[in-house]
Amino acid sequence: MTLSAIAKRRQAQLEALIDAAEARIIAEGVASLKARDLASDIGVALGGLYNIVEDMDMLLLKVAQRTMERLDAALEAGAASVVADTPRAAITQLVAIAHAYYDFSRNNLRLWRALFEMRLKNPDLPEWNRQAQLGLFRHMNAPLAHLRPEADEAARTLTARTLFAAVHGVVVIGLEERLIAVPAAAMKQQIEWLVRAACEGFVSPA
Amino acid sequence: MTLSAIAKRRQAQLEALIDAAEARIIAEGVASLKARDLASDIGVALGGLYNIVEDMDMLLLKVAQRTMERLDAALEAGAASVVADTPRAAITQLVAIAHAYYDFSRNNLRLWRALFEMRLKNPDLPEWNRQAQLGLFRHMNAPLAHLRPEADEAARTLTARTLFAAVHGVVVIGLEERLIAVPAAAMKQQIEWLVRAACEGFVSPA
DNA sequence: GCGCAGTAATGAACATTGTTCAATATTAAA
DNA sequence: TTTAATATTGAACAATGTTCATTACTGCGC
Repeated sequence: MTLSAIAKRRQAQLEALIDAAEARIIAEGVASLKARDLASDIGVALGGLYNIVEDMDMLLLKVAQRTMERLDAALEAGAASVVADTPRAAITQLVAIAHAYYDFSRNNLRLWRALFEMRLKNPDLPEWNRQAQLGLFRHMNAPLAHLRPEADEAARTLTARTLFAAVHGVVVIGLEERLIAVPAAAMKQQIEWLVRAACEGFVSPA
Repeated sequence: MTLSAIAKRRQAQLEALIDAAEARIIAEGVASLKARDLASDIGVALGGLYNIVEDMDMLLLKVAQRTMERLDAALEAGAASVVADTPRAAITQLVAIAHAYYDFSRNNLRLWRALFEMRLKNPDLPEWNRQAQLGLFRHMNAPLAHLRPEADEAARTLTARTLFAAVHGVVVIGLEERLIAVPAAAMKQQIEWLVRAACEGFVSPA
């Protein structure tokens, strides 16, 4: 077997492992991921897992990376659904992004939750994970630049973070069915209200 | 020993146990709470823990209850620091409540995090815990009633939830030092901007 | 083809934890 | 003081991530 064939095999094993982990998270939530289950899922002995990933935390991080890539694409699509040629349209675009975030979370509930429920032994996230997280804010740059052309880069970044965080909070609490389940339509209304209200002050009076 | 003396002893043990758990959470975070450590902290055999609480989850819930009581008091104090006799003052009061939430979270970081990082085996929260969580929203009722006297109870409750959730999200992301640490002053500014912007639309134009 | 060096896979063993429960100790009442 | 009820103990168990000595395999030089 050539060297690259070995590497390919490893890659295939890794992908099978991530697939299996995703499937189990979707089916039962991240808390019930078991090393032994995964090993049996992909037809490998228990110890073999540690030839594919260094430990369970790394596997969770790889699953998270995939989820964030899909989330990123969803936010991109949300942004692309609106042409932001005026300040008001920029706000509508921000609403679309926020709605895309909510929809993604609702439709990928367990994978999305896994992003936050990971309790890693080592609290320092690898750089690629940090970058993926920070990258999620970038979709708001363009509309915010329309809305606040006078603000510098740092101010816009901070605004983007705060707006994203606010929407995130509403989504988190809204999908926390342990308290009160709010219907999706009401959630979307609330999100739209929040984003519009937050941005209203940026648009110069007509 | 009389019956009430026995009950008192149990109560004292329970309080010592909760104290010990709090201290360990403050010192090392909720993830490193160990049954054996706690048993030794309060001078009881390992198995003795299960005469005091039914399991670790229940202990965590009791710690959470205490934390929520203190948070509730902090929000109350924040609200009381402003007299809301006008709509504008009502907004200022909401800002004070939001700032109180941020300050509490920052000053009780690990206990506050423990509220969300608890991963209970049984996902159904006991009723007293649900009530404590829902009760946190009540501080916003009075100022929101000032701002939206026309809205009915349900609408106000939903607004309160959304506003609280938005602030919560900003605080969560802001205190997540795994990404970028935002200075406290900037955080407070962002929170104030968010709350004021969200409420601006409610106050009738002068 | 054949044997060999190096690599990969295996699964038994280990470490850590929460939880249980039979055995022991304690205590209040008679 | 005896006794029955209760409380406490800690050894044992179960679940789970991780390690590592052993085994199996695989490509390469002869």
